[in-house]
Amino acid sequence: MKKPTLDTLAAQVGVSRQTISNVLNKPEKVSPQTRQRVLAAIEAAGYRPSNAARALRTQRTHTLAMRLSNAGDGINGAVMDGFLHALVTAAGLRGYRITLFTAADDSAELDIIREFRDSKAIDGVILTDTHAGDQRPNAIHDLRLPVVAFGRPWDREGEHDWVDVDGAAGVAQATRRLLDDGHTPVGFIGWPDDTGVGADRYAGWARATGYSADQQRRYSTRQLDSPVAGGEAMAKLLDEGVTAVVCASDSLAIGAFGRLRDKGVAGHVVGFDDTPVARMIGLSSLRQPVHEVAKHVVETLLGRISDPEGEPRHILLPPTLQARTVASTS
Amino acid sequence: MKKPTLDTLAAQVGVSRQTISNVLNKPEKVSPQTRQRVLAAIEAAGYRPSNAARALRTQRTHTLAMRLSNAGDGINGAVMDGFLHALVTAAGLRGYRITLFTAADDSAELDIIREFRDSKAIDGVILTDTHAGDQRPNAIHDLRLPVVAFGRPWDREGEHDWVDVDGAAGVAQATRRLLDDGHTPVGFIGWPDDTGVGADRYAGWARATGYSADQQRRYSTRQLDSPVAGGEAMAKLLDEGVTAVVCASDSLAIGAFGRLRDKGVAGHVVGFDDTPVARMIGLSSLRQPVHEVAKHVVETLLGRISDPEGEPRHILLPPTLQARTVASTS
DNA sequence: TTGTAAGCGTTATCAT
DNA sequence: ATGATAACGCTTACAA
Repeated sequence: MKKPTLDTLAAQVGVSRQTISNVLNKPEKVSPQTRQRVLAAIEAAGYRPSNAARALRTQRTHTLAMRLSNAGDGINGAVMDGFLHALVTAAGLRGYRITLFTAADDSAELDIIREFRDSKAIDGVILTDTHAGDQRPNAIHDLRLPVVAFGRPWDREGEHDWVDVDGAAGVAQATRRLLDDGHTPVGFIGWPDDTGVGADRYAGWARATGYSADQQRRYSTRQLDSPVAGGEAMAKLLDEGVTAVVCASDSLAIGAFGRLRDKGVAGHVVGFDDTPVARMIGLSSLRQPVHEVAKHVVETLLGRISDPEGEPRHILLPPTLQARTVASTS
Repeated sequence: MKKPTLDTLAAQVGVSRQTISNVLNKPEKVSPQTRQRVLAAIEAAGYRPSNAARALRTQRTHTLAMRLSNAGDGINGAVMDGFLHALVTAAGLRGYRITLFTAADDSAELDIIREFRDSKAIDGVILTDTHAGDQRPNAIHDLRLPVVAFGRPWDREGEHDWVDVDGAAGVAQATRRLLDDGHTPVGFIGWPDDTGVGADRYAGWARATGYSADQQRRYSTRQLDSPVAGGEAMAKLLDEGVTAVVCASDSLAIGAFGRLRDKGVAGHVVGFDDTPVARMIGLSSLRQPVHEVAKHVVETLLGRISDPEGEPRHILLPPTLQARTVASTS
């Protein structure tokens, strides 16, 4: 009835415990016949190696840590939700587990990561919500702890690994789509953000439209991230003759969308992140390929764990446009 | 530069490694003076006990496992999102970590849990999304693995620990609130669910209104969980003279809310779960106290870990009504 | 109060 | 191809 161990199993089969360990870790070093015998015994006894013992011996925990970003304003959380699910699945496929932690700010996050490292609790770290001036990647790198970020470093070039979504490419794609559909001019509603995600998305619109500096000013606005702000922005752009816009977020897009409907204007709004809300109200939106991101994050991190000194990897993935039939005139 | 261990520290301080271990685990067994000396050395060296070694010795991992439920239809996911965050925080405060896994169905979940148990990877399990006929609690109990469920067992009485939200009480509260505000009759839009969550919420409405069986039929409907269905249900109830409704979900409520607005009727809709969408459009909703639930889940589970044979604990917490000023006529 | 010894369950190294 | 031996770093007796 008690848990079998290497020793008890070895006694039963009549081999040394080392042989059993070899069957599990280096099957080629053991003869096919005894391998069969051992495997059968393992199966019969339901034997599984002890995690703790293995970790103590190998100095590998097969565990990765990630901070659960500050809970649910929810609207953006949808992306992280999908990412987390994909991440856990991808890691699980490679025999790794994800343990979570929460932290009030970046410095608290670093404290926790340092403690994890010192107590040898994890093999690597996944970073999210990177921002300009982010100290974390370098700090963790200095701890000699493998790390990969979901998100580019927005100031200097990163000497650490990262995977990110190419917001500019996504916005450009959506913008071209609207132009091809005959909408003109195509506007943009973004954030007052000069360095990070917001600037990146704005750049995609500017590139795709090829508008002059003057046109860019007329056909775009920068707002705080809320539906109300999105609605006001849409009102302003309507005055400029803009009926089709790409937005930096679903939150803004929802407001713009509502304003269009209220005014009875036939236009088109594209949001960003393809949140549940967007799906629910039939809003077109740019979907981040969280599944792909998660796979690359895991592969990159495991690669870094097995080769701490290798060249840094940077991966940029395009979002995909979820085009929906929008009943913009109710 | 290398990681300090008990031995290296002991050598530095000039005591046996045992003394250091005692300082950490049974401080009262060591003299105040040497304790100070040791603590200073620990601080200076940045020493932390190795997780793996400690786990191997004590047979406790300080790790709890939870399945990340199948990703994001999103609308409901908001509750789980908040719960997960609160859970990780509550567990962290007690020195426990949460590791996640994903599974296609209940039986796959059990397989993974079994493997965790066999490899001594976890101390306990948190179960969510319990449903009628749920095999998991008993199965895990049979594995002699501490388990607590977020969600009642909906068929038989549970001999396992659980924490749940009292949906009936919440709906009753919201219903009384609408009645007090002068709305009459107050309707209910729920799910075709005879045994579980849906029936529970329905019961709260029936209790608070005191309607006859006939009235209950006229003033309530049961729909699949979608905004469209909610809108259709609202249309039907409007014909019966119902302008105020409580809904079993925000999803239904959003549809009902939209229908009210489209018809230009001044009424009131209350949803369930207080999702981001509800907050965004100004919809009143019943909020599950996920923070409290998480705290109780952790306390209960840790209690069960330290006392496997104790009496089963059942905790029921009321949701709170988030009343919002609804501009139901645009 | 402090030190000594044993063992938790593995895997790596070295012999056979 | 297989087996014996020695860690991995800690905690819980028990002895001094």
